[in-house]
Amino acid sequence: MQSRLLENLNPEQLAAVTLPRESAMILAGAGSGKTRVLTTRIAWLIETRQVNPLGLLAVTFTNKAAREMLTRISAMLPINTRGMWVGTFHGLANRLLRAHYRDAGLPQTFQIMDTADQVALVKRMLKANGVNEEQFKPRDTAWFISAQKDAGLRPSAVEAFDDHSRQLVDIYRMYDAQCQREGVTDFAELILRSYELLAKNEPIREHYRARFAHILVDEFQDTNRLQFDWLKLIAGPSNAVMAVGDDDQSVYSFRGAKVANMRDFEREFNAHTIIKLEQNYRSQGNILEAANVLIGHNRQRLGKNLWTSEAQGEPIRLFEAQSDFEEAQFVVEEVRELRATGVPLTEVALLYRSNAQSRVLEHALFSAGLPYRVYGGLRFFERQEVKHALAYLRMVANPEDDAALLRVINFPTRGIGARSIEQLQDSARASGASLWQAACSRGGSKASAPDTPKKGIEGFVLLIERLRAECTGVALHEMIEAVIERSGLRAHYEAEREGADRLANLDELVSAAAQFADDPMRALELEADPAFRAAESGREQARPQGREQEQGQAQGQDPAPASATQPLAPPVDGAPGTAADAAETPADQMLIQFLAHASLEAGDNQANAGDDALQLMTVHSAKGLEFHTVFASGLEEGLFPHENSLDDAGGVEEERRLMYVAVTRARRRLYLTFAQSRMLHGQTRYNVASRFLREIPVKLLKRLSPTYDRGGGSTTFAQPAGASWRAGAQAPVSVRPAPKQEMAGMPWRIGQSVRHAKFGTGVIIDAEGRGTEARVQVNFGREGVKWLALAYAKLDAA
DNA sequence: CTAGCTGCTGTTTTT
DNA sequence: CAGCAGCTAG
Repeated sequence: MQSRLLENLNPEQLAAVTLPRESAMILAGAGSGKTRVLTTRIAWLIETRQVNPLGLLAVTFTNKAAREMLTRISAMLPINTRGMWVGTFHGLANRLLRAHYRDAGLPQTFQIMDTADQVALVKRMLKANGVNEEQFKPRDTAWFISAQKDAGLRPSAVEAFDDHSRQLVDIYRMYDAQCQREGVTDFAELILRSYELLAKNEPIREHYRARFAHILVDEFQDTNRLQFDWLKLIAGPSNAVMAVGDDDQSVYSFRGAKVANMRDFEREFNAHTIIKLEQNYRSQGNILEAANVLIGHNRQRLGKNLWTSEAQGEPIRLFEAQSDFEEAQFVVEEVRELRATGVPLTEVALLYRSNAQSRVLEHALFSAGLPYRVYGGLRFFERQEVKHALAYLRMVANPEDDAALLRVINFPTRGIGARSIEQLQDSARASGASLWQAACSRGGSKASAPDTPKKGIEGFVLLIERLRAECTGVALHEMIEAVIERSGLRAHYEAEREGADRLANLDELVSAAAQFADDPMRALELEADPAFRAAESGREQARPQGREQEQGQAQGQDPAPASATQPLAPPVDGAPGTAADAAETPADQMLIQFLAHASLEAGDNQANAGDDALQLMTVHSAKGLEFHTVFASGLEEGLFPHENSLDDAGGVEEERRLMYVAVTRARRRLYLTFAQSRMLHGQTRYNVASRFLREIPVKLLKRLSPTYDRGGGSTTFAQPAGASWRAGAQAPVSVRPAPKQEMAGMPWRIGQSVRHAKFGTGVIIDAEGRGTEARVQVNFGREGVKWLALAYAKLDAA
C-alpha cells in the first residue's frame, strides 16, 4: 500500500521517512522540512503497523516542539496521542521517575526546582556552611553543579585538581544530600536520576527497551553528554534511534550541548545510514547563498550545502547607522514601508544577539506607534506572586520542602524575622530534620487553641496544617483558591498599590489549574499508560491494578537498601507522619502533576498570537522559526560575535552558527544592520562592523544609505582585496568632512572610522593632546584597542 | 521589620 | 542604564 503520507516528499525525505528499523542520522539543514520528516516517519511507522503508538519514544528539547509534533501526528492519523511518549527529555524523565519513584529513591511527592530555586538553595547552603560568597558565587556554583550532572558526573566522579574545585565538589555533595532531604530535584537531576534508575534496575530497563522499538530525537546537535548516554541506555543494543539534527545550528554549547555527539552517534549507536536533507524550502537564493558562504568559514562541520529551487530574490540589504538610535530609526522606517506593502507585522522579525539591545528598538517602535512583541523575559510560572502561591501548594504536597517553606514563611509578613528563621535553621540542622519539623516542634502545633489567630512560627504552622486539611480531597483549583485566600496573598496584593496585575495572575493561576485538571490528555497521561502497571508489577508482583492501592507501602520506609544499591540516592529518611510520601487520592496526584507541570513548562513567553505585531527576540529564541522579513541588528564586533565568546575555543564558530541561524530565518527579505556607536551599560561604545558582514559576498548585498543623512562621516570595513560593497552600490560617500570640532590640532573625532596600514579599520574611541602630542585611541575590533600617536601613525579616513 | 539607599555587575536559554 | 543584593536607618 502506498500511503498518502508519503506524497510530496523529496527523495531524501522519503528515504528518511521509510528507513528500515535501524539507527540513522538525518542531517537536516535549516528549512529542509525536518519536523515534517520526523512526524511523517512516526505516522508512517504507525500506519504501516510497524509499531504501535505506545511503542515509540520521541524526544525534543522544548515543550513547544513536543506539542507541535503531537499536533501534526494527530492531523495525519486518526489516533489518540494520549499516552504516547512524545515529550522533552525532562518531561519524559519526570514521567519515568514518577512511575518508579521508589526505585529511584525519591518521595512520591518530589518537586522540581527551576533555576532560580536551585540558585536559592545553593545560596542557602553556602551561607549555612560559612563559605566565602566572594569565592563561591551561588549562581556560578549552581552552574557548576548542573554542568557536572549534565556530564553525568556525581560528586564522587568529579575530578578535582585544586583546592577550589575540591571545595566545589564538596558543595556539590552537600547540595545533593540537601535535595534528597527535602525531596526536591533540579532539571539535570531528572535526567541523571532516571539514567541511574535504568542503569541499575535491570527489569525496568528491559521493560522500556522491550517497549520502545523506535526512538526519535529532534535537534540532536543540542544534546549534552548525559542525554546522549540516556538515549543510549534506553535504546540498548537493538532499538532503532533516528537522530535528526544540524551541526550548523548548534548554538547551545554554553549550556552543555555537544555537537560532537553527532559524530559519536554513528559509532556508538551503530548507525550506518546518514541522510542529508539539503533542499531548502524556506529562503530565496541570495539569502541561502549568503548563509552557505558564511557557514563555510567554519572548520568544524559535518559538511552540507543547502540549495533551493527558488529564484535569487531580493538582494540582502545592508545598513550602517551612526548610532544604535539611528539603527532603530531605520528599522522603523523600513517596517512602515513593509507594512504599507501588505506584509503582516507578525511576519517581520527583529533579531539581536543579546536582550539588552531590545531597549532602543522598543523605544523607537513605541514612539512610532508600531505594535511589537518582545519574546523572552519572565514567564507566567516565574512571576513572584505565582511562585508564592505555588510554594504554599508545595507545602501542602510536601512540607519537608525547605525552599518552599522559606519562600512563604514570612510572606505575607507574619512577624517572622531573619533571626527566628536562623534559629529554625539551626535547630533543624542540629537534629537533621527539615525546617518544617523544626517549626512544628517549636510552634507546638498540637496544643493550639483553635481560632486564636496566631502570629509567628506557630501561626505559620497552623496555617499550613489548616491548608493541608482543607485541601484534602478537593479539586485542584479549589486548593489554589484556598491557598490564595488563607495565606493572605490576596489580601496582601489587594492592599498593594500596584497589586492589580498580580491579583490577575493569581486568578489566572486558578483558571490554569482548572484547565489543567480538565485536560484529559494530561490528567490521564499516567493512568492511561499500561507500561506503568506492567513495569511496576514487574517489581512488585500481583499488585492490584489501581494505583490508589499504593498507600500501604507509601507510608513505609523505602525497602531498597539504599546504601548498597543506590550510593547516590541516600534513603528517604522517613520522617514518618509528615506525609511526604502520601499522595493518595486522585486530587493529590493531580496536585503533584500540576506542580511538575509548572516547573517543566514555565509558560509561554510568546503572547497571544493573532495580534499584528512585530516580533522582537534574540537570535537564540528565533531558532526554529521563520519570517517573511528578518532584521538582524547590532552586527558589530564585540556584540555579534560577542566579545565574551572570543576567548574560548570554538567560540567564534558558535557565534558564526548563530549568525547562520539568524540569516536562515528569512524567507524573502533580509536586513543586516550595524551601528558605529552604541549605548552599553550606560556608556557609549564605538564598534567596528562584524566580521560576519565581511564574510558575505558583496554581490549579494545592497547597501542602503540613510535618507536623513546628517552629514556625518561614514565608515566602512575592510573587504578583502577587491571591491568593498560600497563600491558596487551607491555613489561613494564623500570623504569625511574637515574636522569641525572644538580642539584645533586634533584632526579626528571620537566615533570616526579610520584605517591603519597594519591594524585595518577601526573606530576612534578616545582622543587627547594636540599637535605633536596628539594621540587617539582606536578600537580595531579583532586587532584590539590601541593608542596611536598621530605624529607617527598614519591614519586615513575610512 | 521594612523602606530606602548605595554599590556592583552586567551573553545567549530550556527544562 | 537598570536591576538586584545587601546594608543602614527608622
